[in-house]
Amino acid sequence: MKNLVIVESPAKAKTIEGFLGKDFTVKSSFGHIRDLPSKKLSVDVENNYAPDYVIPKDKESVVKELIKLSKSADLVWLASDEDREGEAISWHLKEALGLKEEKTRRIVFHEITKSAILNAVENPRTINTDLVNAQQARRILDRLVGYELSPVLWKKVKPNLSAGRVQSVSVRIIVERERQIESFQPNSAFRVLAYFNVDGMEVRAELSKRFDTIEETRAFIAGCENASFSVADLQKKPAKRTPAAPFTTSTLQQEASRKLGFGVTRTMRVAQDLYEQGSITYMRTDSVNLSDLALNAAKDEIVKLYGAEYAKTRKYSSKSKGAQEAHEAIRPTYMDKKEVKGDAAQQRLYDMIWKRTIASQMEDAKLERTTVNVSVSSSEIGFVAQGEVIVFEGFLKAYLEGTDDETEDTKGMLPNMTVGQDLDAAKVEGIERFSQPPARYTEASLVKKLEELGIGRPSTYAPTINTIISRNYVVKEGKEGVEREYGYILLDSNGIKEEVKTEITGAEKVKLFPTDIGKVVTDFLVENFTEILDYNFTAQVEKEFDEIADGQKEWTSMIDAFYKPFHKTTVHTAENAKKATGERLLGVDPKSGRNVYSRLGRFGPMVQIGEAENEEKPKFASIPAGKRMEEVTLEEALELFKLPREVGEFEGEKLTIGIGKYGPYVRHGKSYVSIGELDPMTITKEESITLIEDKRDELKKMMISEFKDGEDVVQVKNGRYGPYIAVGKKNYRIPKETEPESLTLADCKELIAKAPAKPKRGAVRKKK
DNA sequence: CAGTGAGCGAGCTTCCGCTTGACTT
Repeated sequence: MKNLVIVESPAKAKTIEGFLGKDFTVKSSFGHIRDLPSKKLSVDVENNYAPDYVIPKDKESVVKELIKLSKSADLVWLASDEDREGEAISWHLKEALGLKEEKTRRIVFHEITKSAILNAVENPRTINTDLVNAQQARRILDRLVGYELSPVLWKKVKPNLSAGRVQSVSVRIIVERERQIESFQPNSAFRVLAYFNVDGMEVRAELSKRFDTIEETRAFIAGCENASFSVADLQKKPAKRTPAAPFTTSTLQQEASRKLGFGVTRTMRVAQDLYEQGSITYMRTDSVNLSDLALNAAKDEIVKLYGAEYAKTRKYSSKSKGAQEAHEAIRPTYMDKKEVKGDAAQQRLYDMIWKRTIASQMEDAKLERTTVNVSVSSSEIGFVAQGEVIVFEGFLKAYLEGTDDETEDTKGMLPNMTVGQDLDAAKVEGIERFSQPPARYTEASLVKKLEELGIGRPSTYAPTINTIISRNYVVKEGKEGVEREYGYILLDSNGIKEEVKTEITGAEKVKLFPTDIGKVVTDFLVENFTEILDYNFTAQVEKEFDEIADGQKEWTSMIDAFYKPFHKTTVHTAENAKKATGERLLGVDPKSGRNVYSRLGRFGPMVQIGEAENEEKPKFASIPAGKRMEEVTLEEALELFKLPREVGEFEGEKLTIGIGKYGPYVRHGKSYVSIGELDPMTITKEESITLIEDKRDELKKMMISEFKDGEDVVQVKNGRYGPYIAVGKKNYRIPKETEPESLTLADCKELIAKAPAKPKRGAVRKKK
């Protein structure tokens, strides 16, 4: 073998091999091949922050193979991405494979096209050490922050918690938004709308002023009863709309959320499938750039489908200077391929990517906006009607970007009108409208916010959200709204009618809410580690990483300047800060006269009667999930101390309701059943029995067949991962092609005998 | 699987960013 080329992704390796001919073997490193081990800090803070890199277990076989191949190659071409991380991957490869300088070439390309690859091979360079050092600084700063902050939380808040440059700011964003919503005081004002009949069309016009009070509104509408309306002014103005840029990871996640209802993890999973089948370009990118090849292909497609007047070649560039443009935007590999095979999710996502890319290369839409001012004889204030007509569709023929704003008015066409024309009002209505609190974040809108702040990377947006959810800092849930009254006045041919109507407000689809733990941790970190929780912290350190990459700054001195004061703060905080519990005094227990508190304990949110310092031991009770620690009242707290409570008997055994480690439960003899959404305070005997019977049914459904084998019981069961065989505490898999219902005892025993003797997962990890 | 919350102390937890499968029984 003459040449070994190493890229990051296996799908990319396959494509490139086709371009390079038989003298080249193309392999993939599967991303980073070395990292700091997770067990220890592995940064020598006494010795210029020397990192201790290791090859993780799951990369050992990759590295072994690459070493073997590189030994038999004349030249090794390191072709990882042209950004900070990519440069570091090349450097780690060179070190781990023991590559000699003279047989190593570093090449980069931004597009997976034959000419780009061949051009790269013609222009090799050496590894850029400054860029590598910028990556090391990034890696080590993140390790120092994460591994020194988290233990402070274990000590001051609760074990198993985590903190980091990206996740902690993400949680802060959610917490602060929730507090804005909690403290929001809505204002109300009265909108007045008039509906006119013009040539059989209804024209809706809004009064140019909103009234603060219902009295003013009432007076105005009363005046309209015998008034005449006429067109005072009419203006037409041309307007245009421009298509959105092609997709990046962030905008793809946002649009898939708005238009397809996908969560960010699902979007990335489906995009990965499309990438692996060769349908789209790489899905983790922050670039909006399209290759010349793609621009031309899009143009051809647009001319063919819509005509030449619809095509307009546009070059997009990223706003941020620091954008690491290692890839193209996300686009179809072949612009003339309008559909893909695959499941519905793949087809819908691909369709969206295709339309977005095509639209980005199309002409502006041309519109005509009409504004009509309507005067009222009874008032100085007039109405305004607005209409919008599309004169030339342009890119709208293919695609329109979605919007996060749910309240946007759609403007339609207006009939022809002339200045001075008298109008006939069918009705006039005054409606009380309330100002809206800021919107809670969805997964996708949080990604948008993080990207604006420059926090996180395309490859980490989805994992970051999963982290803050799995740490229980944030929950994804919906919320029911509450009824609210609003004033309403109607004037029509029957005269004036006034009423109080109701509407639902505050209802939410699935959104991100902070938990009590998320709030307590955020408050603690903001107070004690203000710098790191600052929204601009990442931007600040990114600037310094850029200076390291440009050779203007030495990486260890940058880390040192950060670490010295940071470390001092962690030590000081660990020694001096009070435990953060979010403690709140709820009132006094009327029975004992002792104080009642709500706070965060070692096992989560709880209520407490009495203080630990007193002679009499305090009493504790858990707050069930779904009830906010910050909202618990004295009455609710006292109720919680009534658990566990008996609700009756069933089959001769007591039914007891309690809250345990895994939430509220019904206990029946030795068996426990979770009570889920039901309220443990009010659940009845009948409901408890239903829960127990349901659980029995479910267990029955799980059981496919059962055999006696001497002492042992062999069961074929349906589990989370499909059917399996259970004997005692051990489980065995069933081959996919086997019908589990058809298994006999002999079949089961054969499968059990054939099962590979596997060491336990934990044991493997410990060996290292 | 279902009784904890103080403090003692064993040993454990933890970061971000680059990539995919392996595989849960």
